[in-house]
Amino acid sequence: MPNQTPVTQDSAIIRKLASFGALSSTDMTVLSDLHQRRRRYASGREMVRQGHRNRTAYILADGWAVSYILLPDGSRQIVDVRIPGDFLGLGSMLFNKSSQNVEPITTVEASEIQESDLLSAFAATPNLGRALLWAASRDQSMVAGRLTSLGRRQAPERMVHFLLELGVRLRLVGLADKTGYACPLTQYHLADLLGLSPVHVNRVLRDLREAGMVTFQNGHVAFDDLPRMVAFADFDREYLDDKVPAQW
Amino acid sequence: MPNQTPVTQDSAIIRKLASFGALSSTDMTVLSDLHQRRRRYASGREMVRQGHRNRTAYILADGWAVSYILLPDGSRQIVDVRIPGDFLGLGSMLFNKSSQNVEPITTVEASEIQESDLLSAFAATPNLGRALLWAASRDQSMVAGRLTSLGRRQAPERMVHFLLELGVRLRLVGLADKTGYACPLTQYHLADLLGLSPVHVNRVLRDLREAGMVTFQNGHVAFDDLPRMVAFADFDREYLDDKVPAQW
DNA sequence: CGTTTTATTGAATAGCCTCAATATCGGTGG
DNA sequence: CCACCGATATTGAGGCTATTCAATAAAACG
Repeated sequence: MPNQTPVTQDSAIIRKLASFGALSSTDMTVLSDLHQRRRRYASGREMVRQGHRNRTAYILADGWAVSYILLPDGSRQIVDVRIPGDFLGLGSMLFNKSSQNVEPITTVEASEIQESDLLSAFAATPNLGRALLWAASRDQSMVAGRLTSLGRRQAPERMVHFLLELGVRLRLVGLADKTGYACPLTQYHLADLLGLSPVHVNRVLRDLREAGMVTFQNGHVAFDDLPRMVAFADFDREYLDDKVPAQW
Repeated sequence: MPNQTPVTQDSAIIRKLASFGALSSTDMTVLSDLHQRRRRYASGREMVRQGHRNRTAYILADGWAVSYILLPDGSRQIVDVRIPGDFLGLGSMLFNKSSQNVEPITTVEASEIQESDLLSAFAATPNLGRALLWAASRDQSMVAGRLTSLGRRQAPERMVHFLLELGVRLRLVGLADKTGYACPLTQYHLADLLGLSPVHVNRVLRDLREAGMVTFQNGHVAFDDLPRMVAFADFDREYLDDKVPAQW
């Protein structure tokens, strides 16, 4: 019965999918059933490992994780930040080996999903399959957006753009409002995410703070001047709002 | 009967999918049927436009295209190069609006696919749906790979890595061999693809050529020293080879 | 052939990085 | 409860990578 005070408790994915269209009660039931094998994962311990065979996926119920690619020189690129309501490791179901690592950055609560369960869920309600495919495509288009940021935006714009995008995603699951959100990412995470050095991340954040635009401090992101952020980073307000599943 | 001299003629997608596992004759028939509405598109004319409603996808039979995101300052980021055998605009089937543009860079032959046709194809042979999902995931993991390149590799490594990756993809459809491949991309395309300026692309290519590693000239990519390229760019030989659909 | 793309090279500059040092925070054990 | 220690954050200095501006050459195209 997902009806507790913290909105994140396993209903995150339901909330997310529902915000884009009606989920039938069947959809919700099937979705809840996927949440059987709920487990807890400690921060820092990889859940999915690059190059390893692993045919399970997860639904993130609580906590944050990052998926990343490791280069042999030791550097890494974080491909995506995963927040409550997101799927983890869907790719490893399709391939023999995962091409990315997934590591919790806080204590994480997630439900293990076996391929067979997912397939039968799809069979039970095609609508749900469509919704999940939509969510996956949305994730993909966000990665393309980040690629664009890395390729064609300067560090400060890149930073603001990311912080806004994350805000939109968090709002979908009730973890952010117009003033900002709690954020467990460190400056090192931001560096690996945005293709910068930690030192430069620090300077950029200081400049943005002093400019009165956005404050990233003490595990909290505060939008000091949202309109200016949007203009500065050229953030498409429709960015994710509009990515509603077709036909809904 | 796709059995002409140029291997690319509409059989590219069959060849690609088949190279990763047996396609039943039913699969092949259904796949061929999707190739009904074959059309020709002139280079430079957008096939899919960012922010536009468009519920059709395409299978690229012949020619090359790029999908890209346009920024308001006029710069652009090419997200992916699409070659024969690839799908185009799958994302626009799921969303109301496409988030990317697709533009042919040569004259292109492609088959229009309506959503309904695709769905019935999936219904007819689930195996095919799985194969296409696999192909889509493979594309996605390549974008993640490029993100990693932009974030964490220097321009020369980035360049070599991309040229190798493209070579692997082209080999799958018989358009490349160990010595290199024909490539209609300009240095401007490479710049928009790799997040560099055209000027720097030019210098990097010259350096690589003079170093005897790879020659990009006159619409042709020549691997002058493949082993050295692989080592230099730290290219994972299993990169795509290993991304075989699970259970095949 | 002229005209427009595409490629090429030089010079100066800007953005971001590395190295290095110090400060602060958060947790842990005595 | 405090001292300590590792992780995180902060700032300066100098250097390297890649950019912009600018000019010219060479192809591609109609």
